[in-house]
Amino acid sequence: MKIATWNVNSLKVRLPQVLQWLNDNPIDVLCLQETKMTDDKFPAAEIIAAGYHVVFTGQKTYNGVAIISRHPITDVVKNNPHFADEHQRLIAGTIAGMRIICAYIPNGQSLESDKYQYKLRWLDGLHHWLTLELLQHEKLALLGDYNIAPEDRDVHDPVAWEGQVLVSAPERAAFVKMQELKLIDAFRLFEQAEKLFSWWDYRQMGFRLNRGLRIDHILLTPALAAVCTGCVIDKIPRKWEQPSDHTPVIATLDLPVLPPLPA
DNA sequence: ATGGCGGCACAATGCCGA
Repeated sequence: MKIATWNVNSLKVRLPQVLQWLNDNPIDVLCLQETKMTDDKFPAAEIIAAGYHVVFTGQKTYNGVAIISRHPITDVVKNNPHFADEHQRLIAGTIAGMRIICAYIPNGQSLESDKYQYKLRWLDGLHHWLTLELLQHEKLALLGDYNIAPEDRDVHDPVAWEGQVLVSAPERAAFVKMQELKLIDAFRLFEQAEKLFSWWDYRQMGFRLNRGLRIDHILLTPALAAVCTGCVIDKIPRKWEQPSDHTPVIATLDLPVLPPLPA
């Protein structure tokens, strides 16, 4: 069982890459962020034709999330029931006995911005909802673009980034607060090389110079962490023509995989 | 100090992302 997250920065542009990547990789569940399209424009038919189930909630220009799955998706929730939000940033579903939550956490823009206050409120609302979801679901995974680099080792140049949005103390505290719910960063369950990131700026050869951040994460409850056998960042799609600025993160879970439903 | 790149829109410049 492999679950993954990828901020695609426009699914309209990146759909061929998503289908190519799913074809190249045995992925059971893929959470997408920044689809940037309303539901009437969502390419559900193409994804279903490729053999997947899909649920989504989107809006024009910004935000938008989706879950693509080889297995049926039930009990779908769009947005946080306990946080009024204009943005489409959250979708959850139950897949193969796991609660899968796909999140596009706000960027925050800068510490002086109203968007930063919104980010912190949004994280508070997420925490509240997570506490309730965790009461009901022993096997839960929160996958997405967190827009938080949890530690200095997740930042290419911690000195240059010190105190900036994505690494500021309040944002990191919100991440720690999720860890205090016993949600475990799958990536850090394993020994990893230095300087592994999931996002690189398009500008100034960010990717080639490996000036990146690790801001896309897969958090697991203890029941899933106990069966997690690996977590990797797949840099390959970042090397493709016209890439997203993010690249996928994949966690492998030693769980029985249901056979796919007949088409 | 600014913009760099890329995607998008009541587009032809301005916004947002991270």
